[in-house]
Amino acid sequence: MSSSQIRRRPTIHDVARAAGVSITTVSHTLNDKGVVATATRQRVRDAATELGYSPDAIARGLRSNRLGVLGLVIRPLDDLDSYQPEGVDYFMRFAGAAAVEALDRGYGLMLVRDPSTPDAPQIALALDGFIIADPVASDPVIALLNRLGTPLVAVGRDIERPEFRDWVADSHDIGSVLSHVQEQGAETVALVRGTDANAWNADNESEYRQWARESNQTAIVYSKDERSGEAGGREVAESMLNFGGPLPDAVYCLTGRHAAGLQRRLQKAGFSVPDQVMVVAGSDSEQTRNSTPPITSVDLQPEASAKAAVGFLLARLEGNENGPAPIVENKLIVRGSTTR
Amino acid sequence: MSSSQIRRRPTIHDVARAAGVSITTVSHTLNDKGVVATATRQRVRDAATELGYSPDAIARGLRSNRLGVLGLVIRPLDDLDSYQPEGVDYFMRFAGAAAVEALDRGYGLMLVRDPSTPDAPQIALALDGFIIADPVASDPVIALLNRLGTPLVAVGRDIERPEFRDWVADSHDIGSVLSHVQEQGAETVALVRGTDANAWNADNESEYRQWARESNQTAIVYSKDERSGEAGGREVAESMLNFGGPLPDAVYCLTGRHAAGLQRRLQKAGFSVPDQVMVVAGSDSEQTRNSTPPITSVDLQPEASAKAAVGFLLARLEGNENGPAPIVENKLIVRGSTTR
DNA sequence: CTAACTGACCAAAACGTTTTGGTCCAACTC
DNA sequence: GAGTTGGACCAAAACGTTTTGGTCAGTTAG
Repeated sequence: MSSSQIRRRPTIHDVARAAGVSITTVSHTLNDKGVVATATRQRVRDAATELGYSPDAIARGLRSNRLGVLGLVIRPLDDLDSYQPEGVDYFMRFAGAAAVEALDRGYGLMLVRDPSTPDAPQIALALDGFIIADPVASDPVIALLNRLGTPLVAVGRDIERPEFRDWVADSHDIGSVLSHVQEQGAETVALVRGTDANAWNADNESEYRQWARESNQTAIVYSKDERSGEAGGREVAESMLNFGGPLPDAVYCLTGRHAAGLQRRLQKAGFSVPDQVMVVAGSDSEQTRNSTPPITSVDLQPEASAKAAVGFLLARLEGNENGPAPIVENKLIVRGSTTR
Repeated sequence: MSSSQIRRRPTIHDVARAAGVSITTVSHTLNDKGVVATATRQRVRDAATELGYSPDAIARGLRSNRLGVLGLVIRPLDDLDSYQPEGVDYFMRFAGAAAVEALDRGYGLMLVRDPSTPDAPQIALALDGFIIADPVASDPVIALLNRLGTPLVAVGRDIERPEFRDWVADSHDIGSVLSHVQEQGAETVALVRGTDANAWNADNESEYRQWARESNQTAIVYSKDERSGEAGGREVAESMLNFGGPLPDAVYCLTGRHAAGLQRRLQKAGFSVPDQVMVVAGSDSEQTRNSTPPITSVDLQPEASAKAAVGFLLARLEGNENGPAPIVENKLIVRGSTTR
């Protein structure tokens, strides 16, 4: 206990001395690089384990420009002034799964905020690669990283950057949602989208409009700020009620919180779900699972997306440029809000 | 666009050349270290911004043994089998809040797995400090880090390591829970605890028993495996019903999932909550928020704990050894399950 | 007038690796 | 037997900083 309390980690020099070779030989042995005689190799290995040597990641990073850490930028979280993820479990699940997957593949994962801002930690620029979840239009983070030559992979596309291809897509077949409610007897379906300028909103709206055209429906689209949460859903419901005409047979809200608020408000106005109006959410969350009745939702499978994004990025980092961008299959979870 | 696509980041040498000084002077200027003439200082600053220079965190880390990154080890997550994120949002919120707080203070935060295992990323050993959330008894991670001399801070104590003091506590004043239900008219209160041998269960039980003694109640304690979830709560409710005697006026379940299952079962048996029996949870969660009626719970404030842990660790890192371990005040969130 | 100090600056060492460009010797090739 | 090959190893450079230990004027103290 009293002996040199702060004991230096053994370095490659210590191993070299112990094995009676040069540090070059140690490095080559441990990295399977050069040609080293089998006996020597063994001697070095023994010395290394004996001393409890493990290479210093920083020194290695300096020399070989490879830190072993990935950066994760969750774009919607850059905006939130007060970080209140309560009920927004998509990103937390994504981050957790990404961290675990990175760890399983021998990398660390660092959550960083927009590294293009000056107060971002310096280390961000030294990371091996980045995952950008839900990039905004013409995302400056993508621009910065491209300029630096840092490999990156997005989850969801940058709608203003069509030439950028390295993004993990989800199957987002709104078709399965719409055909499900049709099967259950709904004819007119309204869409409630968010206001962020991202692919999620844009693509869902355009696919919805196409579906409406094809099935001879009038498209009904409401836009409401994602951050408004359940209150926002309530307000949309009130617009629908005030509109005077008949309610649509089903309402498809892209966020779970809008869906929950909207459903509750419609019920309060005397409409029964799912008999008079069905409700579907485009993103499963705490609110959809726990509403009464529980709300049918699309499970975006954050764990699968995270895994795919990490794998895709690492493939790039480790040289196999060839892999195509992965597509994660969404899954429709049918619940009481749409089953008559 | 066609010009040298991969352009090297400017180094301290480039700045020195541009300003016509030595790299020493640049370093001193940028770190406010040595004595540099005001004019020179300005010239260096200008050159640095002109070139868009920012120091390489890795090189700096190598030289000064300070990476600017904190490690976060969430112990329950090391055990992947029991990693059930759905409905367990405490740790994800904790991790997110810790990352944001670290970023706000100029550090990065890396989520790592048990760094004492051989497959952990090397970089883990180079981090500046660690936060260990919910250490296990005699935690080997704490042992390893202490051996390496790496500063660390825990959230929750290591029950087998009484001499270890650097942990963030929560106020866990079960008293406020009990006096709240008393104010609402409850006289007899039962406790439902978990079976894990940790401080959380042990401390709550002993405080509950003391309260029972002081208010002349018979202590009623049920133990149920934490992992049994809502089903476990249901089973506890059934034991209560089968017992034959009158139900307690209130039931305090330490986990939110037990509380939700128990409440639902009691309601199904015809008891009204809160009029005939109140339900309280010791840990707020998705289930407590979304039960009908919503269940009064103790909010463990993961955001506040994370902030406290980061602050505590940084105080240690930056030299002010003096600070006492912080205590995070829990907050009782009163909901329908206890308001008559 | 000399010694000591101070302000302004710099060259070089150090941090712990990986990689480059060797040397040396034994074993082949012609 | 001269030339070539290749196995086994190593010294030194390089990565981009921070820090140490200077030098060199100019100024002040004795």
